[in-house]
Amino acid sequence: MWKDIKNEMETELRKELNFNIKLEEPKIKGAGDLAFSVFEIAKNKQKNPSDLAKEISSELSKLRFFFIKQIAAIGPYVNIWIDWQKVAKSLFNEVNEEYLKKEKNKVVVIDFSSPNPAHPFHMGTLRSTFIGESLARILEWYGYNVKRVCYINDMGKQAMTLLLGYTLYAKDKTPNKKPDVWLGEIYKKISLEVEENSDLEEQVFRLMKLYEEQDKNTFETGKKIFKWCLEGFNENWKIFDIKFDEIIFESSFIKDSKNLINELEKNKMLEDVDNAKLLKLEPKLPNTIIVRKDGTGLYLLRDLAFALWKFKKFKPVKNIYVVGEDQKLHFQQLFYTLKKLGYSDFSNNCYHIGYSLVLFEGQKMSSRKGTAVLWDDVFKEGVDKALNEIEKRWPDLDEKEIIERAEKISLAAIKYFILKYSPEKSINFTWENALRFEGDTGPYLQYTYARANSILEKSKEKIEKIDFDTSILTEENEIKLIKQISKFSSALHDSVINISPHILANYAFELANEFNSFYEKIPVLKAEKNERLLRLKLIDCTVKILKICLNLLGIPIIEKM
RNA sequence: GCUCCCGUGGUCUAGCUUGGAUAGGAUGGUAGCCUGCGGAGCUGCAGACCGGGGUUCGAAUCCCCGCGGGAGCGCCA
Repeated sequence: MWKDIKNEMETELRKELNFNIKLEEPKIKGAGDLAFSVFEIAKNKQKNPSDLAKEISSELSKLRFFFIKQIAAIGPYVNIWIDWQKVAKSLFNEVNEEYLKKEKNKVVVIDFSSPNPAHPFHMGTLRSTFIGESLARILEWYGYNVKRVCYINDMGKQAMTLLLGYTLYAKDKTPNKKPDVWLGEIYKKISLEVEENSDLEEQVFRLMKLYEEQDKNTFETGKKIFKWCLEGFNENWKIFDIKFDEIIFESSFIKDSKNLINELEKNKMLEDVDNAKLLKLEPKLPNTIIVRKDGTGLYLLRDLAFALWKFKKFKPVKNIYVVGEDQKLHFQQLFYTLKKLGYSDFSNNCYHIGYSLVLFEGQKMSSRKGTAVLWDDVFKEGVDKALNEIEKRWPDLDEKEIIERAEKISLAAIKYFILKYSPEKSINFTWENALRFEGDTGPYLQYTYARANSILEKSKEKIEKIDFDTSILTEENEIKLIKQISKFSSALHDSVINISPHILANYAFELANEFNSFYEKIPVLKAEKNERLLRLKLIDCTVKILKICLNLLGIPIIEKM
């Protein structure tokens, strides 16, 4: 709604003034809802800016715009006041479950989460997982046909190190706890030994070759333990309410990779160096080895094959990877190679959303050294903390309900903590920050939703089919809330354009903020009938939008908190 | 050595793409608000654009040079 008003107004102004106008929100109070400065026009016409602003304002005031209440100059600015009573009326009709769906049926592929089999979910994996799923939901809401893809690296050095560890320490044993965690412990042990002992490292490379050649014994044992990993990962994805369209192993592309080497050779993009194969990308990007001297392929080779598979299967308009920014060069090389192979259009629509590190107490985490903070531990800690709070507030609640709420609150705290930052910022994880329940947090959003919802429940009045008289909307807090509700369209749009959920996360918090101020000052259930119904409708809209936002962020809703 | 990213009150962060009025918010600090629709809340107060040049009528935003932090740079992923 907000976006429509702005666009419409900008178009009109362009017509009237014959100048490209960019409207923005005034930064000072009492200066209306939209404004633009006239410096450039003044310069062009050799006029004094303040005089010109007055002139333009009075010219524009003669025209009639449906949503505009007043246009007036303040210094060199033309300021526009919106008629929120009229906007409210349209807004009430607009806000529903299908609000704002566009871009029908175009396919977007999002590759995210993609945990390494050697590591249970830690805070780094979570960043990819939460950003990816939220993006998927946002793009879906916008109308795209989203394909969620998870890629399991079962051929790399880490995976083979794990396989070696399993065969040395735990051969034929089965996990006695959450399997990914069980295997993670094995990995931690073996990787330290491999680092010290070059014989062991050689064994890892030997396994790599055997696995790529699909040697029966090696391949079957590998598949067995990687399937266990998936069982563990699935438990997490279930908690996060994530369902992938494709969970695909790197080893599915062994054959395609061989063909790809031929194609690269044909395009004269390879060079033999010391028996290994070098992919030539200079001068644009650094060259890189793509096949080892023992003949086994590297990650980039299989990732190329994987990308082409996605291209052929889905024909996506966007192909998005949510992967750490440390792999930025890798993706540049990947996209550039695709272009050189003749997949220019596809390559131009590939995006790497590279997020920065998650630090722990200011330090880099390392799975190998065991300093990574695991999801399972963080979640548990969050649940305990939430349990305390709930028991204080709701002593009579039965245990099942308490635990269910505590889990939702813990999840909300952690998810929002990760999603609210723009991806290029590194996050400093501390127990205190990540599990906070006050201020700019997930639980605050849940709490706001619950108290808003509780008013609606108490009222029991039907407000669906009323033709509201919005002329009695006069309180400042009412207007501010309407304004914020109307901005949902902008927030969603910006999140889609920038491929980043943090914009929506921030919007949701601001909406909750506006609502809580409204809640504090404006009586609803005790107001006179007309005001009461109108305010209930306002709350109804808030609840609907907040619900959409929480859902798009993947934060569970709690009806009573 | 080269390339990329980041630098905003004590701490964390939005704004930077597309320059515009008194830089928005959180947290911590501080002073208040529960006979009231849920105090996981609300309302005051104090506190910030890394430094130096440049472009411009105008720079947190664009350009250059520094400084600080992070990431990457042929057989890890």
